[in-house]
Amino acid sequence: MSAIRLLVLGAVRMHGRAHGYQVRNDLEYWGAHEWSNAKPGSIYHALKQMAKQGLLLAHETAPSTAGGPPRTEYEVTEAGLDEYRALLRDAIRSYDRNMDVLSAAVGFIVDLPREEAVALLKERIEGIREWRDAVTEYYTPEEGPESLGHIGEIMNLWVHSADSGAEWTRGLIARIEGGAYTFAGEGDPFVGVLAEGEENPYATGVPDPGDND
Amino acid sequence: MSAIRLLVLGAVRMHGRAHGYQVRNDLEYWGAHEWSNAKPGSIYHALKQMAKQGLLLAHETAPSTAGGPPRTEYEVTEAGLDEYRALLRDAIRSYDRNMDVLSAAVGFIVDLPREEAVALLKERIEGIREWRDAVTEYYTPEEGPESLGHIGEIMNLWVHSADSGAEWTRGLIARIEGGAYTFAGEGDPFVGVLAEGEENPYATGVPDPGDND
DNA sequence: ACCCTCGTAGTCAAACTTGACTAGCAGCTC
DNA sequence: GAGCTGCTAGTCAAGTTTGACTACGAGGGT
Repeated sequence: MSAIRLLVLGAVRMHGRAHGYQVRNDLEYWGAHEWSNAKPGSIYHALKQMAKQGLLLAHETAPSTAGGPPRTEYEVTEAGLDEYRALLRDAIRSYDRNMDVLSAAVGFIVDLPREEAVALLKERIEGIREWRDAVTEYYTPEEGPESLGHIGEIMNLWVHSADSGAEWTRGLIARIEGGAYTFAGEGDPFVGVLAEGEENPYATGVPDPGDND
Repeated sequence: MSAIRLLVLGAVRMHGRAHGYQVRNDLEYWGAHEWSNAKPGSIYHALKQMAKQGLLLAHETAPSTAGGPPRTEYEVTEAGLDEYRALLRDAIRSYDRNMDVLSAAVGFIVDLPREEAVALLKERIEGIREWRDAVTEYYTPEEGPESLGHIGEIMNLWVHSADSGAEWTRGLIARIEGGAYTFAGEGDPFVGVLAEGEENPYATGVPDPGDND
């Protein structure tokens, strides 16, 4: 599963009501185009698809107030909210070798109660441990790891990266348990969206982090 | 770019001439279905697509010798070999936040001369360093990193993972420079494909590494 | 008045991916 | 010798992703 649905649902929800271009701008503001497949086509596709599936409610709105073609505004439905929370919990809990889903989830993690966030992150660590054990066993033939030749380096890479992921997760748990950030029900939430008309401070004029996909 | 083209080209090349099912088996043998999108549909699609583009030559072959429908065998063309080498070099050299392309490339790295492998890996480290610098600067606003709130954790995750990737790369360079593995032009290469009729020792009966994508 | 550029908002075809499905043959059992 | 299972080999429709493209209007210059 890609991160696009979680990102789009989360962005629309933070606005209450948003059109595609606004979502697109938020995601750029968050740098999501750097670490996920948040491109215009994907965003508009996800909006339409989720509207068709009843996760979003589409309002055909009047022509833009700021030039350009008319735009459609979306709102998250009850079902959409359920889906959002399910995706969010799942993204935090389960170890996926692609970091985009996790990155998106970290962006929304404060939407959960602090205790739940910590619990999910601990589940994550446990999942990494299980995955690591299974992989090392799977890739350790009877004749010893040498019989794999350089292929063993692939396993080495995964295990290295799993360990690194676990370490980062432990660090995050420590910071959250230490009182960092403002979680659900703890007062004014951190606002990470661009208001109508507000300009994106990261949009341009900044050295490009070298997109070498 | 996904890893599928590199994987398929590499697998066909190792056989000299292979049909889709053979490629599919090799990729399972390598565990590629665990860490890349190497599913039947993708493999057959890639084969057809690359045949259409002249990277592979398709032979319409007689019905299978072992039951089942007739099969098409493929061979890598000159252009396909160029493409293979370009993909391989690029995958080793450039830092991509998805590990599947790199994993595939590690599987084929011994296809290059030892010196070139090391040189490409050093380029990779340099690329990681540049990417890291750009990202940390991009995500360090004037008001200090605290103004990002929990969003800063996303950057933290990337940087952590970049550092881990660099560390793994340095380790691999050290092992290669220390004489590990057999590279191009150094004698009998390591053979990592299944011959016709050979059974896949990892195919079944092994604990599944828990696919929680 | 006219043109040019820039930002806004979104569409589209082509390519790729996914997961379920089909169909043929071998060997076994009953 | 009929039916069943399991392996071989691949197809297909539905969904997703990509990157290039379109169209509209504001504002500035001339």
